[in-house]
Amino acid sequence: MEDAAATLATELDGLLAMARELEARVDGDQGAPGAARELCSALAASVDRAVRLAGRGRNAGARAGVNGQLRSGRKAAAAKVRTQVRVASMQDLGPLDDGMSWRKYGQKGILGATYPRSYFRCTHRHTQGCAATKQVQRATADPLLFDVVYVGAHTCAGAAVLGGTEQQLPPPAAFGQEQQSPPAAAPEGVQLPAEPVTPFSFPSSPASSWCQLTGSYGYAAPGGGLGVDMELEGQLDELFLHMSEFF
DNA sequence: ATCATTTGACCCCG
DNA sequence: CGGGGTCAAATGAT
Repeated sequence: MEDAAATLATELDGLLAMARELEARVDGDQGAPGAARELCSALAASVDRAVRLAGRGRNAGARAGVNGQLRSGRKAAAAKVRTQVRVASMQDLGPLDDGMSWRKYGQKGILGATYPRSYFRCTHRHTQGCAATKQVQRATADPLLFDVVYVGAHTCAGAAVLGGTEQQLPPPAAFGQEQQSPPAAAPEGVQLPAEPVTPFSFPSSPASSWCQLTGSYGYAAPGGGLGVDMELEGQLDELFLHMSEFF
């Protein structure tokens, strides 16, 4: 049990470090979009692992909400990590990849949403039993804002390097310019329907791309109708707080 | 030929 | 009953 705790601590430590770095980069210098994105991806992966690890032990995950909502029982299953990724232009869409291959297995239109939601699974699900899934959807009122939701944990090789003593980021992460190079290609295949949104011609202030971890109260659904279904994020936030307090 | 994406149908849960 | 998620067959790309 202590081993798990130690691993968790390591993960969270690295996570915190990355978060700090990311924040510093985004807040201070916007001249490193790729690095920021990479960091964001790594952060997401780490969060995934951390949450899963925490979920195993009924010490960090089992907690009541601030409102006293006890839902730790047997509801704990797959960790959901919601990540919002904003891209500058849909033509310069970078590869959203946390280090693993995704295979699209479905796409459905969501009520109230203008854009369909895409469902992805790990390519090695039948090969290595990787139960990781991912959902990508564009924001209703923002075609350049991608809402990515990671569900589950990776079991396939190359996804995570759980050492326990040595904390290192997965090198197989090929960032920068992968995924072929067909002009105008969505990160994961989320295409936008007939949307007359193509006025991209910013002078010389390409905000590039920047990631943002949605803690819990960072994004309010505009226009009303956006289903904000995030139960675990509260626990995640609390986890963060506890960790910060603990360390 | 093999593999990934596409697209509609099916199923499950609220 | 409906929305959301997954499956599975067909189709396209490599």
